[in-house]
Amino acid sequence: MLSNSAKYALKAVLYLSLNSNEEEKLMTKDISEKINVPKSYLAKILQDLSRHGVIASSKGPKGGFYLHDNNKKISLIDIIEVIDGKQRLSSCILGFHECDSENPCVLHDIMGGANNQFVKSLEETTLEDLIADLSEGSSVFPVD
Amino acid sequence: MLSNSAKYALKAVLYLSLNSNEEEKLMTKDISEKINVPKSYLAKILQDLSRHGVIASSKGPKGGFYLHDNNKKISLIDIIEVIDGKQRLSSCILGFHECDSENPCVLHDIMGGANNQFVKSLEETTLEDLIADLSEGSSVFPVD
DNA sequence: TCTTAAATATGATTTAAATCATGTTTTCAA
DNA sequence: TTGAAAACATGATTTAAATCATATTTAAGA
Ligand code: FES
Ligand code: FES
Repeated sequence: MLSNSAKYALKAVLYLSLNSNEEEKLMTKDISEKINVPKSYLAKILQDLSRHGVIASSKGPKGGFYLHDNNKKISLIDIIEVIDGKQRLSSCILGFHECDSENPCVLHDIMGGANNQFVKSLEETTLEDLIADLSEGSSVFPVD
Repeated sequence: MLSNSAKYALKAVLYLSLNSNEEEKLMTKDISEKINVPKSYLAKILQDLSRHGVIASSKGPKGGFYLHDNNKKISLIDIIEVIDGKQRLSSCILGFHECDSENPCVLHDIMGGANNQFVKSLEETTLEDLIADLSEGSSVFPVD
């Protein structure tokens, strides 16, 4: 469904959204230790996200990764698509085409359209929304 | 979510349930062509399923794979677990532990518990149920 | 200006999944 | 009783994802 890389990206961006801003940037090393993802692997992912404008970065001493406020208005699907592309998420669970309620495979009903539903939620949910959930304590941010 | 192998297994067993019985066994080659899965890869999967009693087989000329009636009463999860094991399906989408509504990760709500729901459906749905769906024409059996 | 700390770019290595290949055993039928 | 047709068992190869490593660029600060 989601690649490992995409999961890592979500965790990293979420961590950034909670712990960084223009004045307090974070280095790859710090993030990787906190969210428990191999450092140089995460580096590659962060650079990808940065190149696509999903997160911000600056080089040199005192540099690092951080989020602008408008970065927090981004929806989750945008993070995922940078890493996994558009195809992966919307494909049928039996993998024969795009998941499509008009032309459901034999497992589609069992999924209860969960596939489509999930994608829709990813489109509609922003980082800010998640942050709100977390501060309400209604969910937990996993690091392991 | 599901491995490729598990998808192949589902397709193959479903194909068997529609096209085989004690008198009409099917060879790997025939199945693989019909459901569009590499022959020797599928062979390995079918042998796995057979060894675990999910499907039946007989060797030699006129041999092949087939399903007994009671094989059709098996639930989908049993097919999947032979191939993927028990862990994979029930793990959190962020992959940090078992998906658990009592201890939801930050994406769990967005999933709408779809993870758990899906597993539950797989436990409750038998091959016979799928066959019924297909004959009603309410869903389609994908081969590509 | 020079050193150093950071991201960036690029490519190599490792690992696991998917796929291929081939010899062995069983059983049918002539 | 024997040849061929099938599953069965095992291992090799390929491929893609995950991971590691390292040289380059940029910018802060002494
Ligand atoms: S069409 Fe297969 S899961 Fe939707
Ligand atoms: S706990 Fe993460 S998806 Fe359920």
